[in-house]
Amino acid sequence: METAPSRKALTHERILDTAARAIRRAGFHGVGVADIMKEAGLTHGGFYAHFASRDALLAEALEHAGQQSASRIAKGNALRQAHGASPLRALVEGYLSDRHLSGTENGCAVAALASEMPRQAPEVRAAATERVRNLVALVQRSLPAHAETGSASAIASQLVGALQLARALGDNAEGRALLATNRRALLAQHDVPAAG
Amino acid sequence: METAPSRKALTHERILDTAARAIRRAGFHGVGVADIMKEAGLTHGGFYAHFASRDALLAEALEHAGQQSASRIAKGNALRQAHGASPLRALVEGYLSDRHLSGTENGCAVAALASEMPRQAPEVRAAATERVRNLVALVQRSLPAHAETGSASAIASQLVGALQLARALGDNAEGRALLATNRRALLAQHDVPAAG
DNA sequence: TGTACATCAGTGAACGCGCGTTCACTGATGTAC
DNA sequence: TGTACATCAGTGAACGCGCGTTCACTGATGTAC
Repeated sequence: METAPSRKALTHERILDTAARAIRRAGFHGVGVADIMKEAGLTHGGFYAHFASRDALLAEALEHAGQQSASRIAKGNALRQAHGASPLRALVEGYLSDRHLSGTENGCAVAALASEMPRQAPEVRAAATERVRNLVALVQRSLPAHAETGSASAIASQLVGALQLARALGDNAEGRALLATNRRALLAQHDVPAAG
Repeated sequence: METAPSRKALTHERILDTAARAIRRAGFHGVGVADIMKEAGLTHGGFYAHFASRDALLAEALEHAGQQSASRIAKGNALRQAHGASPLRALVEGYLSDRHLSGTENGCAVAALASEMPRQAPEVRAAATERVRNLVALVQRSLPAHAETGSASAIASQLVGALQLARALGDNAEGRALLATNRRALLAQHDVPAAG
């Protein structure tokens, strides 16, 4: 029997949701416990009834962010494929879109946090490793069955790198141009041209 | 007339050198003013005789790190080309080497810091943008003159992304495998096969 | 259905600590004569 | 060459502040009878 979520479970989820967005927006170091609790509409004192420590929250929030973003990507892919794009084209055009360039807060957690990942506490690192594996697996599922072994991790690397370089250049013409170049390169290399 | 560097200028350089390594190792947020001064053999009080603020140091240190790493890359490239590698092969094999995987502290500043760059103060952001441009230009110089426009930023994206994903996976078999896959993919796509 | 009590989620003040920054001082370096 | 003084790089104590964490308490929810 499915029991209704308790009041506490709902609050827990709300904190996680807030934190998952906050870490992508501001980085692991960029937000404090009090910030997140306030943004979730609570006072900071109650935090430790929900999480053992700040790091425990970061680990849970990272996983949550990854799931959020994966389902967002899946939704975008479905829409693009309904308009005739191949699975890979749908992924590339969604991931390297101008929307994703500016939407760090709701976007891919790996792209938002990659260079900070190796410096986190063990529990956060473990969650990070898992996020990277999941991203590669997601790319793998967009490839045709006959694709070369390893294509998925090469493509995932380029996707993540391109988004990060574009964001470092800025949400402007220069950043968008780098994204567009990467879209073209990836599609020319791996995708069958769209039917004319 | 070239004047000898003053005592103060030498100290300034030593602080910068220390900071350039520290930010790559620990991230922009990962080291404090006192840490860096101590590592440079000084007390923290003297810091503000050298830099207007912590952010001013970060900006200068980022530029310094980029130059350090660029000259390191150039040296490695020269060595590999002396052994018969093409410029691009030399770059790819050096950048995506196991050595670079574990040597964050002395490696590419963009790979070490990319996802933190968009969140920095304006003066640091400006230095970061410049670092990305320089990296793309460095890749460009490794490509044959007839290379397609935009190849450089696509390759730079993959290099940076691959190194970051590998580091997130860890300095272990899994991380090294991702690097190896990316080396193979890049060389298969852009390089003439090595003469048998 | 109504009352009495136990449980428990969330509050808000307080803690110790480390950070970036300031500043009065010291001791070494270098210049003037 | 030697002495007297000015300059200046670096010292170390102190500051205000925000952080992660703790805890005694409150008020709402839910259970027992």
